[in-house]
Amino acid sequence: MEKSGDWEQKINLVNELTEGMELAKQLQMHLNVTTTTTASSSSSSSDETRELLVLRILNSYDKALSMLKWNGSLGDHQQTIGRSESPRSLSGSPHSEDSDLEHKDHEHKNGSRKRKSAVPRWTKQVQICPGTGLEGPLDDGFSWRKYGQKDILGAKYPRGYYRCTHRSVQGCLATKQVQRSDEDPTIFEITYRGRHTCTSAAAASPSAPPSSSPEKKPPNTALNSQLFPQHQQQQQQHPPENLLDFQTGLRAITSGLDTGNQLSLPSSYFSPTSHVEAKGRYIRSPSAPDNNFIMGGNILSPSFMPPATSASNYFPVSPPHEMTGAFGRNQGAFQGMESELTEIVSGGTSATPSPTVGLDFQFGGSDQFEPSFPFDDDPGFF
DNA sequence: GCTATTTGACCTTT
DNA sequence: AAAGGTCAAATAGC
Repeated sequence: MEKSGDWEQKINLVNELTEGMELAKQLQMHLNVTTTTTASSSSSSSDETRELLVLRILNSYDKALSMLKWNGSLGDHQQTIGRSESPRSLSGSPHSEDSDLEHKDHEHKNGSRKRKSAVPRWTKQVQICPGTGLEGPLDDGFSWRKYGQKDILGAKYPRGYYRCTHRSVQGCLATKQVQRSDEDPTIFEITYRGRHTCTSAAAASPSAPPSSSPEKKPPNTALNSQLFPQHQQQQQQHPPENLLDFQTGLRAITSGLDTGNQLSLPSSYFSPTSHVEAKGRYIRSPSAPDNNFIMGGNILSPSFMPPATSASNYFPVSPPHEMTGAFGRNQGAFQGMESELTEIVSGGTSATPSPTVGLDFQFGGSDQFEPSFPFDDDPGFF
């Protein structure tokens, strides 16, 4: 099995990892410097630098992971993270694009191949702190349109179904389900499926401050309306504040991952920019504008990109692959960094991180990459 | 008038 | 057969 090519791969892998380590060190230095020195100084520039470093690190690890995956086990390891508590079927419906493909894939193709572009799926639990006043959270920086709601057996609260606003226009297949925990009403379990292929996502990046994205304010968030009908309006009105609140008062717990990885919820999760759009589908949503994120959506979070630089800078918006790879698999690989990310997110202090981690990968034909993702899409493999 | 939300029915998956 | 997921018409709010 070891061919010269493999050897080269290994070398490349080592190089990537080494580079990642170096970058991490640099980042560490930057962090130390900034913390020790007065923040007042050139914080902005350092922030940028840090973010850039983070991106590079992530990218480096991403490459390494990709290599590993390609190299070795293409088929071997998959993760089963996604299905957390709900074993149900994420099946789709007649139109369900994602489920359709994937399911068939893994079901029919049996073990010989991996699922193709299975739709990544992962669940996050978001806890809302009542005291913060923000209760209807759930803005993750993307534009979502609610397309359904259903009472779930055994669940006290109904589950809401959302899909990317740009689905019709750009074919973005990202969807998410929001389920309020019956045990703890302050916790929402959000299951994301599919990645965002829409381009406007960048705008949605959490980093986008309210002021910067005055373009349009989300009329309302379906989630909010549904989950917190009373807060509906409040949210729309205070997008900015929400953001802050999120950072301080909310905490997200990624649970879908069986691996136990905990991801921090990107602040984007609640980003003010996101909003749900309804009925957009057949209506052409020309303006769809908003925010969507780039694909990453699915991934863990919408944004890992530096605020200053839009996602597009880092990843080509159109081709998912690129991004996909980039941070896609975050978790597994970056566990070490996890803590940092988590802090960032939960702490919400530093520059809004915009984790774009998720870039999923779904490239069309290669699915081999999903492995490290938190979501799993298909259980079928194991 | 337009857009978003709600809700019942239908379809798919388990 | 049951439950979940999606569609699509109706309704409400802006």
